[in-house]
Amino acid sequence: MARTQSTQYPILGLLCIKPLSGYDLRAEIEGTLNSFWRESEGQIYPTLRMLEETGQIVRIEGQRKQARERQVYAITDLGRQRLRAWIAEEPRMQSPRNEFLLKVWMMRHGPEGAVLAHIRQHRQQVAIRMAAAAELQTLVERNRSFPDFPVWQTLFRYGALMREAELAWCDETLAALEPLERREAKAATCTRKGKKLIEQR
Amino acid sequence: MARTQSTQYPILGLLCIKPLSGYDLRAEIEGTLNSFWRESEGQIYPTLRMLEETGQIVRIEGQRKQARERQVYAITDLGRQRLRAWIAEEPRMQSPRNEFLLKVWMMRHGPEGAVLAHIRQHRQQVAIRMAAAAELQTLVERNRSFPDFPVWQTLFRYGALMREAELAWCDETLAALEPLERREAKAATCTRKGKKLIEQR
DNA sequence: GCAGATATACATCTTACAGAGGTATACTGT
DNA sequence: ACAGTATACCTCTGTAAGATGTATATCTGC
Repeated sequence: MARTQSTQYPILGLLCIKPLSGYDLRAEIEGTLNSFWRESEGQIYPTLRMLEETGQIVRIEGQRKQARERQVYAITDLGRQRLRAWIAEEPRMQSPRNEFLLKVWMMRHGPEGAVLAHIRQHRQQVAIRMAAAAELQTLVERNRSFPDFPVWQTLFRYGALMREAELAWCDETLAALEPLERREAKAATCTRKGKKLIEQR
Repeated sequence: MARTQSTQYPILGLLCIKPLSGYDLRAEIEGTLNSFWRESEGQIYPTLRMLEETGQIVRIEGQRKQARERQVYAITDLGRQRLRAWIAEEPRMQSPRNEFLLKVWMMRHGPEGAVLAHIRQHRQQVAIRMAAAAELQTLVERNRSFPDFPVWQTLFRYGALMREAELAWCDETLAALEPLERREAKAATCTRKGKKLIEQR
């Protein structure tokens, strides 16, 4: 997903709602897009400058003369147009880099029980996120009348479905692998005296 | 996930199974880790050099004297040790950058029906991957006796659960948003003659 | 047996961007 | 008045993704 400057799109999307400063944008991305989009601190300011130079946003407050003045940006018609065009393009998928599953895949090369511990830990984190999301959802319920409300609902639902599946997998997998790893460990200790069976490959 | 050189770990993991060349590694990552790990073409060779310099792998074929000779690498004890230590560390999560959900989130700023089309397209792709995974799984079933077989099973199961959830979400969401977008479009065309209601914000 | 096409194997270069740090201003207690 | 801390904004640097380049091996038809 390099070479695409995908940072610009969440910025344009948020500026469609209302004018914001770089700092606000950072906070909004962190707060509302968090579950499916994370932005790097250092990418927002360069991107704002690029968007301003290409006329997709304008600075409506702050002259950049005195230092550290609050700079507020608003989207232009061109920006809205570009965003619209981008939305119509087919979305590209992030190339997966799932360390958790990679460690599961090579669990036999790690220390005894380490990966099972990761799975238990993962289960717990997912459960925590699940509770947090449910709480946030009840907060958002108050804005039922917002035109974007139905879309927000579907996004909550997406998170809920994924987390449910994740939890189910953790439970299944622990049930399947826990007895197995115990048995293997026993077998290994039994044979280690003789031939180091566990090192064979 | 920068600054971590995470590319080294799938390489070490694969070399635990058997010695391979850079080209082989690329093919193996593409073929077997594909569903949760993707590696960039240009990252494998620099990483191999780094691993060789730090003594985690050794070249067992190919002298790098004559050009374009096949270079085969094997893991060393140090490499195995490092991998083991890494597996024990808590896995870090990839920061999400889901263009698909981002477009869903801002669907009202895109052209009429564009995002619904993306959702239908997504549904179809997931269904295709689902069928492909099922086929691959029947192939792997033949290696029931492999020590890694139970782990492979859980990884297949992970993919299956996620894809099921994904499909369910697509169906739900299409059912929820299709009638809505149609109604809004009608309302918009009705009022556009008067006040451009759709532009209000 | 060789000319051209294609696949394989390896390498480099450019650019996006994550992470961390830095600086200036505003506020707050003493 | 002054130190300490929080806020708002901005910069720098290393890592790695992805594109692209190039050399060698293998195949194909004539």
